[in-house]
Amino acid sequence: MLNNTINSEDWRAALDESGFRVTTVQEMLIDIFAHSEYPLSAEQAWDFARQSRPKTGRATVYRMVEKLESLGLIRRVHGYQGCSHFVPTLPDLMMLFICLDCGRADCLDSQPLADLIQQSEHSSGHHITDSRLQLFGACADCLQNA
Amino acid sequence: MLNNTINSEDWRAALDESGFRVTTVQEMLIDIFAHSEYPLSAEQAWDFARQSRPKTGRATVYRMVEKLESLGLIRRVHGYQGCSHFVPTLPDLMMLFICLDCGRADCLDSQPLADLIQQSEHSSGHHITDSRLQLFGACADCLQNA
DNA sequence: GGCGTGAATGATACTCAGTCTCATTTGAAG
DNA sequence: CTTCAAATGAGACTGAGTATCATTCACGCC
Repeated sequence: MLNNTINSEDWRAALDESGFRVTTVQEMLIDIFAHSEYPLSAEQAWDFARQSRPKTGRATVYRMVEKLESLGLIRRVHGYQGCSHFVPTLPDLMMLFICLDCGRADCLDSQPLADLIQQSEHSSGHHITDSRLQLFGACADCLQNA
Repeated sequence: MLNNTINSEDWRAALDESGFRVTTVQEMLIDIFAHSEYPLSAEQAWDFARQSRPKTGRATVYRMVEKLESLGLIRRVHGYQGCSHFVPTLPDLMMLFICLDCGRADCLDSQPLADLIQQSEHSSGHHITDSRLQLFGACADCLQNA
């Protein structure tokens, strides 16, 4: 991520608290997701996992992705072609920027969006419980190096 | 769609203009997408197509979805599980609401979002070229009937 | 109204991400 | 150390989406 750091210890603790056993395989997967600069698919995470631990099973990775997502620790990224990539969830993350050039993800301040959503709720009469805002374009770094 | 109507004639014209041959199969598929109240996957559209024309091929439907998407006439909906459903694109559509109860899609006024995006562009330094805002919750109708 | 041509189509084989199953392994608690 | 449920890995399976290719169709030309 461009603008933030993830503490994998926190993730470990979150898994622990939620009653799951935290294994060495899981710790490895936590590190992979927590430290990636780019949105990762389960398949990509599996590739990384097998680099340091060749016998890692595919199902294990998919199970872990599901677990991390259900705990809200990672979040699905909706790209142009598909939506099978994940990024670590930052506190109150609501706006996600994806650089179409270098692929990196960046999280932006979400308060204005929260306000906007509340406003829409009023004018439409719907009850809004969740939102996904994704922005696409060129990140500041890529603009500079162009 | 809850709040709008699509003119399938316009779609026909758009296909025509872009140099594609407009066949009867395509007209049928246009109608299917243009008049659906719900986001449709290619597979679902295929089912509908075969109801009125049993020999319709799967590849034909996928090709048409691709064509309609590339022309900007339909737009991918990003749901919780996947993103293989499509809705007709309305002029300047930027905010899409999906009812988690009945599944219908509704388009909301997008101007406030445009303002928000411009603001984010300034504060982050990124150049934003596209956006996807999706809201989830319960629509006004479902709230009333609950 | 018939042709001729290339684009569109349909049948089908294929791919590959993601799921399911089940026998084996692991690790926390006693 | 033993127990036992949870986690794992291997591999079969599924199904959405793609690729291929012979056939059909729509349109321009006569």
